Amino acid sequence: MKDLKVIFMGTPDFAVPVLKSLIENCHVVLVVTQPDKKVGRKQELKFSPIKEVALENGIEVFQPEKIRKEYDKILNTECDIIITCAYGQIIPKVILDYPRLGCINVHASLLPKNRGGAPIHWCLIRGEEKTGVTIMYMDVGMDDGDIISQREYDIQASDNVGTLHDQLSLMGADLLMETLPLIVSGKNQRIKQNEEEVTFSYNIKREEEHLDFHKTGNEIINHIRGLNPWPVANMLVNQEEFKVYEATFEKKNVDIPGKVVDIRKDGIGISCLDGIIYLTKIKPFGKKMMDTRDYLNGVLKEDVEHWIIN
RNA sequence: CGCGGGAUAGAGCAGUUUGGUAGCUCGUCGGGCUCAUAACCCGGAGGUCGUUGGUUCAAAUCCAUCUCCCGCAA
Repeated sequence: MKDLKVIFMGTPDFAVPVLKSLIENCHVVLVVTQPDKKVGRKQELKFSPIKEVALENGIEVFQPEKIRKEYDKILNTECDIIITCAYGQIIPKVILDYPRLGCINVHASLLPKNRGGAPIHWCLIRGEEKTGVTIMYMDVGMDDGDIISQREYDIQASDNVGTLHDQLSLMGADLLMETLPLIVSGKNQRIKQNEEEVTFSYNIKREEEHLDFHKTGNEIINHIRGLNPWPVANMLVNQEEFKVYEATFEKKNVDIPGKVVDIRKDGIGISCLDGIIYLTKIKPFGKKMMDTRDYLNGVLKEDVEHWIIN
C-alpha cells in the first residue's frame, strides 16, 4: 500500500489518527482542510489540527474557502483514492467521481444512524447503548453512501463526548487500515443504507445546550454527558450562566422541578421530573470549572438554597 | 481597539466603596473522642494579596501600567 496515492480531506482532532496512519502506510500526496480561522478573544489565526500534522510531515496543504467552486487543485493532483474524515464541507460530485478507487469517508456512527456533523453528541444525548464507526463510499447527500465496513462500540455509563471521541477516532483509523487493502484489491463489500433506519445528528444549536429540569433524570444526565467536554450543558442561575460538566441522579418523589432541594458536601441537588439531579462539577460565571465541593466552600448555603434557576 | 467576568495560603471565597495587625470554609500535619468513621473536639504549619510604577506616615484597598485566566459574540 506504500505506493497508494491518497488525497486526505479532514479538519478537527477526530481526523488526526486517520491521517497519521495514512501517512504511515500510504503515500499522502495532498491534504485538504478548512481555511485558518480566527479563534478566541484575541482573534488569532489558528491552523486546523489536520494542517498541523500535514506541515509536520511536509505534505502540501490546500485550504479552499468553498470546495464546491475551488477544486481544480485536486483534479490536477494525481491520486488513486480520496479519503475524508470530518472535513466540514459538502464535496461536489466532480471530485467524488475523480479518483479511480473512489471517495471514502470515515464516520463516527453506525450508519444509517446518526448521519450528520455531531454523531457522538447525539448518540449520548439520546441514550443509545451502542455506537461505532463506519467506512463508506461518499455520495452527493449527507452521509448517505454505501457502507463498506463497520465496527461497534458499547457505550459505557462513564463515557462522555471526550472519551467517546477519542475511542472512536482511534477505532476509525484502525478500521480504515483494515478495510483499505480490500478496497484496493476490489474485494470489499458494498451495502446500501437502509433508508427506514436513518436518524440525523445535526450540529448542536446554542439553545440545545440549555438544561431542562422538567425532563426525567436519565434524560438530563445523558444531556449533560452528551455535551461534556464540549460545548457543555448550561443553566441560568440568578440570570448568570452556569455550566454543568457532571452530575448524578437519584430517583425520588419530588414536587416542583427546577428547585434546589438538597445540598450535600459534594453536590447541589435540583429537583427534576422524577428525582434529584446532583450537580457535581460546574463552572460558575466568570470562574473556572470546579468541583461543586470547592464551590460550596466559598459560598453561603442560604444563597444556593435561594437560587432562581431558568 | 467587539461586550463582560476574574487573579488574596494547596482548593473555593470574604475583605477593596470609607487606606491602619491577613480572615472564612475546606484540605493538610499533630493530638483527642469513638467499636469505628468521610462525624465531632483541640492545636499547628502554610500568603512578597497577579506584574511594575505612583500617591501616602501607612496600600490587598486609591491612581496608572502590563501580564495571565474565563464566558459571550464572531
